[in-house]
Amino acid sequence: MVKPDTLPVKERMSREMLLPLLADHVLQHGLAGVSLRPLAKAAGTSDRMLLYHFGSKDALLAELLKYLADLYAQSLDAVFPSEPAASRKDTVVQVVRTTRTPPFAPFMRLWWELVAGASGGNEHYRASAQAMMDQLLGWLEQHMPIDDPDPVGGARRMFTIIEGALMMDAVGRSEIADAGIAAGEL
Amino acid sequence: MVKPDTLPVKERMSREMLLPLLADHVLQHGLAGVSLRPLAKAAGTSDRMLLYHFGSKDALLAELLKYLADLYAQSLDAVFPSEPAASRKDTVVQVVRTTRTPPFAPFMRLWWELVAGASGGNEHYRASAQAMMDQLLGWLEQHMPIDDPDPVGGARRMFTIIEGALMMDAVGRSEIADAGIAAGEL
DNA sequence: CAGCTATTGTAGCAGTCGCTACATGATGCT
DNA sequence: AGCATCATGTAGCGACTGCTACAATAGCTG
Repeated sequence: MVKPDTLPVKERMSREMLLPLLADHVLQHGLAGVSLRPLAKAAGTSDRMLLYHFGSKDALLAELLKYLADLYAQSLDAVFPSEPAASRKDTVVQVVRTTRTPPFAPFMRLWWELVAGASGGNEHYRASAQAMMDQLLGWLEQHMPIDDPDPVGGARRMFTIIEGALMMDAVGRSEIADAGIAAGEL
Repeated sequence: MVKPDTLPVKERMSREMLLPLLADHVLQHGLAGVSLRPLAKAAGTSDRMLLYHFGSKDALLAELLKYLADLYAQSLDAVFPSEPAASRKDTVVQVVRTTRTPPFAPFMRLWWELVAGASGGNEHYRASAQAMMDQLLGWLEQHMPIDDPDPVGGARRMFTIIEGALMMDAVGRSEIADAGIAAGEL
């Protein structure tokens, strides 16, 4: 349909043009019950063509998860500020507050679907979840307070607390995490 | 259609006899893609009868989730010791270590499916997840070190860290949580 | 025993699933 | 121009989904 160009491999072009549309659909409708026909419709094509381009639903999902992990990595620096924070607690509070805003809701839903899939043994889900996790942990390490006595361990401490807080947001018990963060230093 | 009752109602009996078998199947095979016919087979009956007893798949799942939350509550005291721990960190390490053992794996998988479902807006999932959460938090509060300066806030702090650690277990990054817990006091 | 209601089996409906066979159009190379 | 490869549409397969219509049984009450 859309004329690519004369140079690089048409097949790959098509995949790369489809992935953002597929990712949009997955972010809006979730990953759990996704099926080819609605997915194709959202991308303006047919299930027939999705299988033609990706080979199988499994392969499509694997590629899509990689794409989503990359997408997440790219958006991290755009969303979070670049200067180091004043304290561990300030950083944690800021990250949690940002992640709670509505634009993040689809990403968080996807995140927990990845965790559930990983917990159930799905390797693609696990790999994608690990990629996203490492991304955020890396960001934390690079934005620790400059005078922090243990930046590596501290980042991991903060990361653990952040993930716990996000889980409680997911089930509607944010106040438990807020109290936990507020209770003493980190 | 279904007669209200006249006596101790056979209908209820049947449901209560089915629920443990259904719960077993869900713990073994996950909650995400569960369907009536395999579920019925695991319980030694037919999809026809599951719908007869529960009315609809949705109603069955709602009841099953309640049952699972109760099951979890009952097993908590059996699994964890009853005497207060020496320190916050000791308790956290002990809970995390216990929850990492293989017998807990099916429950953890179910747990993350509940979180994912809750994050996606499923009220039944959210309610069941909250019930389980409150159970563990209650246990923590009752088993704080006797000299703890802030038992309520401390329990929430510990709970947040525990849940973060369990998430990292799910995606195969336990060492991050371990380092986070080890880095300083809680 | 008759009659009623609770329970259960059989069969099937309409829909969706991932996937494929086949044919056709489009494109590019020689 | 002729041919070959790529791209795409149509149609459908067999399996599975939740659910239901219908009929037969089982067990109790009168």
